[in-house]
Amino acid sequence: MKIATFNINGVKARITALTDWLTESQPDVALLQEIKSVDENFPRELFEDMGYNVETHGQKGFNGVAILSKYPLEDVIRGLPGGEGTGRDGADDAEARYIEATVVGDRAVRISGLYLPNGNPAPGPKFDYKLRWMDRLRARAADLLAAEEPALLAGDYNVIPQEEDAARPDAWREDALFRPESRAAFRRIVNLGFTEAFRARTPGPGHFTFWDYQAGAWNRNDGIRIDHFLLTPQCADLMRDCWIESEVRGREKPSDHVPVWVDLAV
DNA sequence: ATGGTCGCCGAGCGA
Repeated sequence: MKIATFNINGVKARITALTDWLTESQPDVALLQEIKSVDENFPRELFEDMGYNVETHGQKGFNGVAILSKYPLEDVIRGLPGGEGTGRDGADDAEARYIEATVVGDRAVRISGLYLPNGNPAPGPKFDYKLRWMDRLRARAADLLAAEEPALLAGDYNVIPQEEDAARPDAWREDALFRPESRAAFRRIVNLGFTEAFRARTPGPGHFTFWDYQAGAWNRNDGIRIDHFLLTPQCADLMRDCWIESEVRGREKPSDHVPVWVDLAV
């Protein structure tokens, strides 16, 4: 089972790039972030016609997450548990940044797609919100670990874990994506007992998942690695591979992020 | 040093 995470930066603007990618790369499951669409306007029929089951958790203008799956999806949760605001459809999150479901293949895998708050400018209220959101994510991650079943949490974490995950770490030193508090909060989640899938397979610098639209970042390979997969031990046992599909960034009308993949022996 | 780019929508905000 091949599972990808992809921050698409607007589903409407990415129809061609997204359907081309799905056709060529054939993920069994795609976790999408920043759909920037309400559920009613998400082009679900387009993906259903390609053989995907579709679950969305959208909002107007910003954020929004979705799951496309060739296998059935069950027990969908919209919104990160423990939220501070009142979202739509009973979700307790004012911002649509989290969706979770069980993929029913030969074996069930619990999957979470997340779009973690950016947190800039830092310090400030947006940074505080990011750190509180990460606390809540840690609580949910701990619950998933306790189930002792194959589960993963994937998406745009908006965290650069290490120096080697930025082409120019000094340029990010004061940024919410690289501040010590953000990196520590990320480590606190990983250190509960998760496997950070990409780093379990590929050490060393020069591996990025995001290149800014500005200042020719892609052409200069001035990137950062902020899209991650965290696997429970039972899920890590199943991992065959994990890779970044960086060439997608060089295509027509691309997102500023690229897909990251895991292949599970399921 | 500044602005440099996108996408949401149709003015700025968020990234």
